[in-house]
Amino acid sequence: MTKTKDISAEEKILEAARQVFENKGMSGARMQEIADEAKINKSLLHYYYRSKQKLFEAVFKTAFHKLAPQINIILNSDQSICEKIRNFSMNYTSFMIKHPYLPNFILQELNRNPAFVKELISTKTFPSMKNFQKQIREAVANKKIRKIEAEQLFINILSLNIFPFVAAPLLKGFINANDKEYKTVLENRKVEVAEFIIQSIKL
Amino acid sequence: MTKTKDISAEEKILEAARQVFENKGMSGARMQEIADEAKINKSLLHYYYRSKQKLFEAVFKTAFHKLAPQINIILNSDQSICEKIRNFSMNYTSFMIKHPYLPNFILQELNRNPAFVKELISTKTFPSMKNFQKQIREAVANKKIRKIEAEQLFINILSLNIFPFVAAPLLKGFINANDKEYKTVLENRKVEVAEFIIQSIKL
DNA sequence: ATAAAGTTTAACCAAATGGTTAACAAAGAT
DNA sequence: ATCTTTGTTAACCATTTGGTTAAACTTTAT
Repeated sequence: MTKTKDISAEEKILEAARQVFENKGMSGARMQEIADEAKINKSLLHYYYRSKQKLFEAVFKTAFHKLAPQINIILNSDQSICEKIRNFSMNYTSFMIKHPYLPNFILQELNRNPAFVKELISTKTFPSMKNFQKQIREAVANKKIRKIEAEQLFINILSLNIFPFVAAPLLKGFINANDKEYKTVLENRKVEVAEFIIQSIKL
Repeated sequence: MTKTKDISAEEKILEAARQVFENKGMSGARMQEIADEAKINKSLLHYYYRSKQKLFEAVFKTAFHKLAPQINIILNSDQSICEKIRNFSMNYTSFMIKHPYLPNFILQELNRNPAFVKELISTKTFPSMKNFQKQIREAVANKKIRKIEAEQLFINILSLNIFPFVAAPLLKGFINANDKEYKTVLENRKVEVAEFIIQSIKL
């Protein structure tokens, strides 16, 4: 008998919960819906994760820990500034096309509960600006790039790469694109955005 | 007797609903909480707006119609490209500092129900890309700016201006800023962002 | 003054929802 | 074999929640 049970119940729950939470958010998600999606009894949810809140936190942390390494490409790697910008724009957009609900999910829940950021910061994997700040200051001092604050540049890089996913429905409306056309627009951004940024910090 | 009732109940409800919906979203908001916030009986909510859904839609449409005119600065005004970029970055950021929850609220609910965009598009006030597209194509043809698609530039402008509000809690964490410091960062962006964009489309 | 229309409230209600319990089944341990 | 631990389920429960009803109060029209 081929058992559908190569994956444990616990894993099925986490995957189902991810799907439902990402689509509906914490308050919109229903425990019954997660159970149905995982094809198990609702009580099992409480057996493995004691409450909705706990289950949610498990999903959220998993999601966040998928994104943090991406950010670290910019903040903590020994590439040149241009390399960082090109690599990040390429990698991040590729990654997001595969997980389009992730950024919206994370931003939404952090807005709902801003204090939650504090918890994340204490994590070892939470990215720090220090190295990046040093790199930018040196590049500015050595006249490699125009004068710009590291924080502002960092925000610009994230904005240009993440926003098109968070605001996808709205932007689709504005530029009057269907799903397929919009995906093409996003594909083009993989290089477009990097050049846009590099152009703007040139001397 | 000084009556607290210069504002009608209906207006009090809408204002209270705005506050609660913007903070908690459609599914997180509670009718009782809205009633308490407006200091009226819960039944009155149903008297003026028949259901939670209807009340939500009223709030949402009001919110959206506050933003649409801002977008039209870029898309439909007879300013030069640089003027548009500078004015929009200035106005939009000023406006958002006063209504920081607006963009997140709108994006969240559009993600929850993407079909809702269709309804908005039929609105007369919904911005169209046409004029802007023409302006950019001409500027590119006349070698005023480097080659760039109008859609990509448009997305870039919105990303750089809106994302810092949508992602505020996260960005505060990354750049290690408290509320006051972050507000300064945003203030600086009013001009910083415009120059960033203009620099990147120069020939 | 009185009727009619509009506004506001307290008391209710049915459905949905997160969570618990207790019984049952499967798998290891002795 | 039997005992113990782990996994799974159906039935149940208390609370929350959006929504209704009917009565009372206020304003406006006649």
